[in-house]
Amino acid sequence: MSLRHAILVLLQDEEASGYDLAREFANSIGLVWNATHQQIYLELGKLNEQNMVHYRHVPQDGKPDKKLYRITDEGRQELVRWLRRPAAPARVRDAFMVKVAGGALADPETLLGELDQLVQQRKERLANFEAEARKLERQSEGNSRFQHLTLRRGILDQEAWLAWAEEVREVLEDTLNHQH
Amino acid sequence: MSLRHAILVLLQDEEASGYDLAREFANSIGLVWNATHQQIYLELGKLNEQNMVHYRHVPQDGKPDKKLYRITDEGRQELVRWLRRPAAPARVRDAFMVKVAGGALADPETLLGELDQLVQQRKERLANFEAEARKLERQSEGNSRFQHLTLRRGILDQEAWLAWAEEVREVLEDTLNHQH
DNA sequence: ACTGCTTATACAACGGATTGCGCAGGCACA
DNA sequence: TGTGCCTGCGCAATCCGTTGTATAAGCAGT
Repeated sequence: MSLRHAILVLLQDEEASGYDLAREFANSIGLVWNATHQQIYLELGKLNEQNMVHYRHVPQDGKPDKKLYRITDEGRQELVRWLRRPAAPARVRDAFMVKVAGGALADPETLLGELDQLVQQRKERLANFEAEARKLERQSEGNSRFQHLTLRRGILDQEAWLAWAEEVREVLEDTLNHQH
Repeated sequence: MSLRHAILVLLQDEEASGYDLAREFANSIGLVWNATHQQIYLELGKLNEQNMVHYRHVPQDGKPDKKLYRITDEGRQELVRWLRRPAAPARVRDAFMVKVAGGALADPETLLGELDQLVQQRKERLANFEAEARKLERQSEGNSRFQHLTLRRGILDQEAWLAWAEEVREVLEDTLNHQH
């Protein structure tokens, strides 16, 4: 139960709309904590009721109006309390990995195809993270060092995954050759 | 929705009780797909109703009786169908990482303490995986190559995390020194 | 003109997942 | 003797999360 805290962390530096937050969850933080916009809007509603965040209504033309949320003192206090408590253990849910574990039953061609797609995606993400990291390295204010760490995690993660993918490819291609 | 498939994958090689599965979810596969015993028992019940698995009742003395589950042909067919379909995207939920992202607010000492604990845990896990991998390398039957890949993923993942942890430590210690 | 993407918010329904509780006996340690 | 941990199974309540649907307007491409 701490989508709320992830949201509060993001609101620490900037005022943002639900939509803004959804985009951030799809990128940097998304590697480590994911949420859909419905969840985010719901949670923002609750956080607002509990006075952890406040928002101001911003009319726009051309685009729909938006609500810009900012963290309150109460929200910041809650964040600090949470930071002090030990974190919940990390959870992962990677269906492709489960597939590889059960790989003996699968046909290697299909898995190889899927592997290629995933490699492609991960490479793109890696490039994004690296670009963002370079941006951050130029400007160095306040907690940019911590944001940089977030990106470093993403980078190391993608690299590790890609290295693993090459090992998987070898095994799959080998299985393929032995079948024919 | 595929805890069911993770279970079927595990039952591919061996007959197992709910308790056995729970332990496996806590270890090797657990890195990539986690589930509590309640979930597992529930899912085993459903899988049994749908004839994807069958079980035999094994009385024990000293210990409570157990149910040893095995996969059926229907279960194997369902697994193969699932393996053909594209996998759901990987999801991660790492609270400690969120903490680091919001690190500017936290006091570095507490985070450093937590970091040490996590490093300890990860190192232990790494040692376990490496030991298991060495075991598997000696004996090489059927799908042991795929099991080996599972372990390799675990190993690469821990290594990447530990490398990242060192970067985090540097930043945290630096923040600490600038405060005093 | 039509399709699809982007910005923006939100409700409703369902199913998946966690948390809490309960039972049951054995073994180890203080 | 008490405490806590391990083996084993399971129900109930609640909460989290996903999917589907809705509205609304602009902009880009075919």
